[in-house]
Amino acid sequence: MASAYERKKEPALVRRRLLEHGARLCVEHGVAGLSLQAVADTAGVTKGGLLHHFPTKQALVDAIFDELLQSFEGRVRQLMDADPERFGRFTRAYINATLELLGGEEVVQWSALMMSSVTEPRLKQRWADWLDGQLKQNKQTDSAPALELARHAADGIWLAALLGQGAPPSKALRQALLGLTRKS
Amino acid sequence: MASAYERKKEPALVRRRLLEHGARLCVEHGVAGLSLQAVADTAGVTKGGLLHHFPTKQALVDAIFDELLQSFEGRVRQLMDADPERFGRFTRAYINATLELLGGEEVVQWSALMMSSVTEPRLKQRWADWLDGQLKQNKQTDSAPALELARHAADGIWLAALLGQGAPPSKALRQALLGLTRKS
DNA sequence: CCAAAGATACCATCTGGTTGGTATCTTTCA
DNA sequence: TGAAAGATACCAACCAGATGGTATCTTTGG
Repeated sequence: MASAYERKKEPALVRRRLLEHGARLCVEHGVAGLSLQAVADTAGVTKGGLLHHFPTKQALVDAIFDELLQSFEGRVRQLMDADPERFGRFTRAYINATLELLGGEEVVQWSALMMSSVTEPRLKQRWADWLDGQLKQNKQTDSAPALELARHAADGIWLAALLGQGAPPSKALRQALLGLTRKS
Repeated sequence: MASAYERKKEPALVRRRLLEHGARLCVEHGVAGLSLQAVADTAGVTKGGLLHHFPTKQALVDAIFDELLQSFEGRVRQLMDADPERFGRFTRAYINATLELLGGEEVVQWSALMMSSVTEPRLKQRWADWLDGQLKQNKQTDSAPALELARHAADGIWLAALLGQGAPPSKALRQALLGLTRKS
């Protein structure tokens, strides 16, 4: 066991729970339909407690988005480092990271945030900036039209997985996609 | 002029205005954040008037979705009829109809509804059913893996256009996409 | 003791929806 | 034809409940 001594307050853990449940509820009701009360309840804290950690609703949403973006970027970097081929390195990492998302738990969080980005200019801008920065950083290896198309296709697959509730993308599709990222 | 007699009530026109402004507001605040009051105000009707045409918020949202889906299906059919080549006919029409959307006014309506579909199971199901039906209907001509990939790419381009606010897709990208839909 | 963590109580505002009423349009029928 | 009858379109006021946020209090950890 972790400890015989039971701490009564664990702010870091509470913070994590708030972020997790907040993200989950975003999926179910959308960011606009997200209620602080609901987040607090499901996280086992009162609204006052929630507002102690995140002084406004916007602060909570921003925190959720930041965490996801950071984790995604980390995974992309990791995949890029492990890829021996230069050409299309970022695109392959992007595709794989995106498709990986579909299997894991985080997908629900991402879906909510990306969808909300359409209606929330602040989030939209943040995502656009991130992608722009990545593309600029990797423009020598990842600016070919075929690669752009491949990235779009990955996004499309991801979107389809969210809309059609079942059936993860076939391996053949994934291979075809990655095939686009190699110099012919 | 149409008539010297001025009609004082034009329910059909009011209904249209409600749908249009409703769709627009969906984009700005999301379906969950859509307020009947706001729709009524921008459409120049009271909330009571709005609720006369659409007895619940759900009815309003459903009506918006239905109209869009119907118009999209009509455009797809039109494009299919004009396409002399059998193989990939539906996919090409789907791609072209989707990319056409990006230039027009309807794109804002679509974005809101599709995004909301992620969080609203009812809309999600409706879209899934529509696409499923179309694919089943055209399975002889449009079930090749390359076509599936092409459709996903079109969706991804559409999504990117929504998230990154500017820069419509290049013609080269569009051509590359359509190239995928021809038998090699 | 004191600052951080969290609970309780509260408020102004907005929500979707109902009600009761009035103005307008359409149909019926003499 | 035309007037009564009834349906449709719309409005203004209102309701109960939920919302984000504040102010204040208690508990805990150091």
